[in-house]
Amino acid sequence: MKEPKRYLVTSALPYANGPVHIGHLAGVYIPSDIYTRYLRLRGKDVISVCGSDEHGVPITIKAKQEGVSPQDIVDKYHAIIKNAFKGLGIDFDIYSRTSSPVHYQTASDFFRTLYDNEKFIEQTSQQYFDPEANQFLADRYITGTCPRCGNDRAYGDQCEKCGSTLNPTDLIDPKSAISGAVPVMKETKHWYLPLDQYEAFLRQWILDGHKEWKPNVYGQCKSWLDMGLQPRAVSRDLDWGIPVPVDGAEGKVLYVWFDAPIGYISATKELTPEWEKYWKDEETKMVHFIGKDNIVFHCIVFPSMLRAHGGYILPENVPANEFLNLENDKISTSRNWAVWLHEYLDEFPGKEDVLRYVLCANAPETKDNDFTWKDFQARNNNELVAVLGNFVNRALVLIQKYYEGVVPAAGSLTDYDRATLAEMPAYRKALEENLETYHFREALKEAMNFARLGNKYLADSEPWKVIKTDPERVKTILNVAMQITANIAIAIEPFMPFTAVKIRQMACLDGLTWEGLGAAGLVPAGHAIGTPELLFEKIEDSVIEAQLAKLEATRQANMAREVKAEPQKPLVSYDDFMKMDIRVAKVVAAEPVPKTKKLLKLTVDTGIDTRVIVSGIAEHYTAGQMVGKQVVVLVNLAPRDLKGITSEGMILMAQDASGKLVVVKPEDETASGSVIS
RNA sequence: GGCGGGAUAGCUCAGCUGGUUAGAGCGCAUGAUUCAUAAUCAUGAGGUCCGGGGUUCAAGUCCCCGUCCCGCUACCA
Repeated sequence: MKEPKRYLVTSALPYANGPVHIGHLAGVYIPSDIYTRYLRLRGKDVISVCGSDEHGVPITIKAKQEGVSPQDIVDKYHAIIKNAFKGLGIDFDIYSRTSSPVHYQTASDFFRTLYDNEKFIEQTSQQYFDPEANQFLADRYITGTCPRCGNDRAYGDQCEKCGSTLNPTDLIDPKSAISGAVPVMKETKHWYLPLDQYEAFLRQWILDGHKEWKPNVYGQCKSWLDMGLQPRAVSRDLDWGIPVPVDGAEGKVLYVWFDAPIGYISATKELTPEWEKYWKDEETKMVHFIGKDNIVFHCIVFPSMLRAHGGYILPENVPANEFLNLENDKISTSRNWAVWLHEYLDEFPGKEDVLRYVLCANAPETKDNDFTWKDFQARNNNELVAVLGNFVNRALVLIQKYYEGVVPAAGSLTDYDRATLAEMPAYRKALEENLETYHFREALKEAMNFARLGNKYLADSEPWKVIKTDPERVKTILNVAMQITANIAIAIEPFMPFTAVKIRQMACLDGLTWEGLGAAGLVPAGHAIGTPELLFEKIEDSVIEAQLAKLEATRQANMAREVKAEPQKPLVSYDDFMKMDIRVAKVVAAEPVPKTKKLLKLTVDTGIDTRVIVSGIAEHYTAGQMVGKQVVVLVNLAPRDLKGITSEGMILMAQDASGKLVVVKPEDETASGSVIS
């Protein structure tokens, strides 16, 4: 793309069922903010849009759990998220939300256009329906007993205890989470976007046209395209969301992944009446900042939607980051294993830039990275305090001390002065190149080089010594030091806007622009600076220990929760129990089921017969370990086909909280067929 | 099981289409310095570039076979 006329930067819409944590920041919002601020500083026409993603089933479930309405949930988290972003200086031009009226209208119109132009296919299918509540049930709205681990609070899409992915029809004894009624199967109609029809276009656009995309993004797209695309449903039976704008679609809403990316468009509409030039003019460069979990939506699905609609531009790049871990463990909202932005802002007032710095310096640009509090402390103390804060402080203090705060005029420059100043344009070039190619870690390092240069210059020039022998020379030295300081204020602005402002205020520097970066004459002789203050302060061990203790408390709480045994299930009668025919059996043969990770095909002698049982234990036992072992089998369980093999019965296993499976077997070898009661 | 990404100094990472003694920041050691938040500056020690084969005059870089980590996907009674 030749020099674009304008830029449109989007940042993944945070899902409004929880606050934002450092993983979101490092992956998406800090990079997008740095990029946007940089473009603004270059005087580009750029807008940055974001907003809360407020629809979808998890929000309705959370609302149910807390006994409030979905609107209450999204109002709560929208406010927290929006404030937290503002607190960290994540400077969107608009932070909207998908429950806004403009978005309803935009998403409806978008759907309607595709519908009218016959871009969808309609399909009917059988789905669970709650006769009492009179509505279809999303997968998450059906609870029942997990067929695998026996957890009686499994959801229709997943058992959270054993991690199994389920279909609603898999659940034993399914119940509606809304009314508790037993759901019935009923026919329902949905609309699908036939992604397969866009495969050729996507191949050409991405695989041929965007080889410059990051390896993780490009590779993931190629993987999907090579697997072959399937039609995807764009509607759901749910009462929370944007109604499908078609006659006879009562009780149906747009599927959340369909309406969420349209949120970028709606936000732009809310921001400016000129929104169309950002979305429909080929000379606009659109960039999506996202995490790696969103690659397929932003590179495959959303572009297909835009293409189906017609008239819209496509993203020029999608610089997705990997994930950030916290203290060697995966960040998890449900396990409360996170550093929450709103809490950080409370606990570390005035240290917004420290977090911005650390998360950028340690951003997961090429692979998953780890955030540790020790690293946070080290980067603050050894880099921000020692290098950046220290240089600015010593330069300003010296000017204050020797010249009462008035920048002295430079005399004739020595070769060394010139060589030092000549470094700066090269730093600028490297900084810009890295920013424009989304290498923010590297770019930050370049920005810090200005401060390193300053420290070296002062150490080599030794004004505190020279002042005794050649006071005239010191004027030149401190003039040069002041020029470097002004350059720092410009260079760090995209990364650390608060600090940049502090330097400007402290040194009374107005009118610095990016165009001046690298130049030597930014501050005229005679300019009066203010009183130097420290930009950063050291972070003591005790502060870090407190944060680690907080995490340790979370870990303990999580463990206590896991160790706690499941509550007892409802009572059953003796007759119920006697319906189950449980026998001792012996494994006579075992082999892994091809093309599966968890399945073993076991041939067992039940005493009654020799039969085949397929069991999901391959991650815990090898085939060899199972042969000859006595096991306990529920023999009158209805048969079921697994991977084309009919499984007749279930091997009883014990499972601990971590999901580890252990075979249950008789204490002493017993005859096969022995009845257990 | 299929696919994608990653593996380079103690830590976090650069290393473009293969080409002189593999680099940076932090940490560490030694020395210098004292304007500065014991901050700074210089020098140095640290690397079978995950393992094993191969192509080549030449491989961290290309090919093949493995191992480990992350993700997507299938499967999960």
